[in-house]
Amino acid sequence: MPHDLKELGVRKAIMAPLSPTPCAEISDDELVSISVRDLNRQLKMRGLTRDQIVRMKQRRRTLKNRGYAASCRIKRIEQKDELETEKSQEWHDMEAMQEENTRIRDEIEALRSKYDALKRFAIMKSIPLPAELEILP
Amino acid sequence: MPHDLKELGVRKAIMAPLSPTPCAEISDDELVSISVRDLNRQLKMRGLTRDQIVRMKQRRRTLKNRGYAASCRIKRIEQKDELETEKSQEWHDMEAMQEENTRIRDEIEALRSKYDALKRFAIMKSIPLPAELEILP
DNA sequence: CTGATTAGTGAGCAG
DNA sequence: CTGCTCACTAATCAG
Repeated sequence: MPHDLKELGVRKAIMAPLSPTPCAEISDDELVSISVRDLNRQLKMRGLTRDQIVRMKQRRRTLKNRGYAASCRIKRIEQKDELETEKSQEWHDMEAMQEENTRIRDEIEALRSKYDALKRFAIMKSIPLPAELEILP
Repeated sequence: MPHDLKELGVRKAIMAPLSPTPCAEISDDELVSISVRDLNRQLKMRGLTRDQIVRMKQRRRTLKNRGYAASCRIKRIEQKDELETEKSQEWHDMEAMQEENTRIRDEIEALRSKYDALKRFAIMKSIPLPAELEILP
């Protein structure tokens, strides 16, 4: 059973900032969205130590991974929904075909009884039928 | 696409022990399998500080969680397999029904042409048919 | 490198 | 408390 009053999505809101020193100026949202090239430019522009740069890169990678994981989860439930939808569709098709099948069977039944009546009629009236018109059992 | 040469299962082998001080005597496997009651007995038997006990409890919970997560994943892929199997089964049923449908249609077709032949015969021989045996169009 | 997928981890719900 | 499921992280694979 799904959780009750947990609005879907990101846990970020209740998470501490990934880096205790987000370097100000650069939010997580920016960090994931700007290109590597631009990021490098920004990092050089401000004077950041090699260590800070490494940490920034890692923070970027982690944030990216967070997004990838989310996509992966979404994809999974979409695929599941797709399967269920297809199954349901097939079930409906099956039902329709079942109905048509029954309809056709009834049609055959009607033809057969008509045939039987004709057969009895022919026998009663002693009407000889050519072999290829012989009435089936 | 699934990963290449990664044997399924536990990453434990390459993981550092969950606790740096596994308290010796108690392996992870034991810790998850014994009951809470027995665990408490064991903890009291050896003289463990309150802090150690708390850590041990947490380690137990973590190990349990590891197992739950694994079950959860297995369950998910089983459900997916189940859906796919059902879908495939329905597809086969559908095909079989389709075939029978065609067979029945052919049967009707055969009956109809027989009927046509009879009709022509009746007309040719000028055999009057009772209304209820009138041959259908 | 980027993106996807996996096992493990903790939070939080349900029973 | 136990068990399950979610979002997240790190590792690892694929391209």
